[in-house]
Amino acid sequence: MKDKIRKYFDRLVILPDEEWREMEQCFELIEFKKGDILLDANTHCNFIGFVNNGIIRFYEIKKGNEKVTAFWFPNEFLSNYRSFLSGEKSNHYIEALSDGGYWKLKKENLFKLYDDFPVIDRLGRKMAEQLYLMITKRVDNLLRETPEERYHNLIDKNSRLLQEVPQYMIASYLGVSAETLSRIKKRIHTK
Amino acid sequence: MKDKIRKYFDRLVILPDEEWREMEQCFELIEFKKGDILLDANTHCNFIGFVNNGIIRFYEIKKGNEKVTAFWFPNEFLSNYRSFLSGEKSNHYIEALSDGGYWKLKKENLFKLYDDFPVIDRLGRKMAEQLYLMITKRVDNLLRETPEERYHNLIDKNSRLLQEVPQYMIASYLGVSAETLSRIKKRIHTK
DNA sequence: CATTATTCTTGACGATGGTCAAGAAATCAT
DNA sequence: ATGATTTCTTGACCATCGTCAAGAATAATG
Repeated sequence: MKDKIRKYFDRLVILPDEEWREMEQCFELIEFKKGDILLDANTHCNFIGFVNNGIIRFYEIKKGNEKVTAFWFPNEFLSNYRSFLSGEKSNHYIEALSDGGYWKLKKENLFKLYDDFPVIDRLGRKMAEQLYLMITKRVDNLLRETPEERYHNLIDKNSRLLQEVPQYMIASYLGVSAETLSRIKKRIHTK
Repeated sequence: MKDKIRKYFDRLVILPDEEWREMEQCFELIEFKKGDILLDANTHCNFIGFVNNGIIRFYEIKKGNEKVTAFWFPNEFLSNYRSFLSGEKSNHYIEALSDGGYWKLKKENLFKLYDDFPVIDRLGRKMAEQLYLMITKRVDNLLRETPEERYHNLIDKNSRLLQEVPQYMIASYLGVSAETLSRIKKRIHTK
């Protein structure tokens, strides 16, 4: 069951069996239903997780409407990593868009693992580095491409999103209004 | 001379003297003149650095004009960290906006230090985490605030920038054209 | 199947900011 | 100081996108 987590980690460091056994015990499967709030706004995020199954979104409410920052699918890292690191409260909600489950690792346990096992500390470095790379790519995407280019990128890389997530959430994720996304689609299909 | 680097590190981990002595030796002071290119575009960034003195900018050329991504001042971290981590070529230039110098630590040396000293591996984690936090703040700033709000933030936090950097570079950093920044200033001052 | 709720599309309009162009102001070099 | 270069300002115009509103299409519920 937890094999996929280990696979994720194995791409980052060589994690010996002993360390993995220690680590493995700290993961707890949390099951959720569509619509469940996995992390409330105004809360400190004290865990990281890995999606086992289901779709999850990460969003905030700004001036009355929702701004979607991320979607998460199986085998992806799940957290408000910013709140996790800084200790500040999250502005964002984490919400299940379908039934599913995720593997939860609490901050206190991870920090204990960091202290006890240098290789896990290194794993933490690698994770932070990966997340840094991911966010820089996202920034590039948002700042240097037009909404239409962003839409093309999205359907190339993640067609599942389009099938399983309401379009207005995708619009928000792309940084445009629902109406604009609708017009973008029209523009593309009449070409 | 290198004390400020250690101070920077001391805020992240407790770095014993022995480790610091090893690390210290790896830093080399690179002096530069205004206009010098410290990292060329289309190059892999194989170092991190800390500004000793001077002002530096980080920018790319997109469709013929410059997009400024960051400015760096003394005691700040200096790198194309994305290229550094991913091994990909940088799209960005690092350019000196004044005479000055920075402490350079080569990737190969840092990686050796990571392997030899767990506490430095942890320091690497902390650095990656800090940089992650910085970039998320920057993204928030760019995506969720108006250009005028961004300008206000900037003059509050970094008045030195306004005094020492041409306005068109600041405009680019704020994500607007030079003309728009000029109009923003006018709007503010006639209030 | 019928009803209700949700999501998507389309049009009209306005606000914002980009581009182009020209001139003013400031800075730099000889 | 003076001429040259760089930087900043201002106006005119245009393109893009957001908002509001109304209706169409789709999905959910009993």
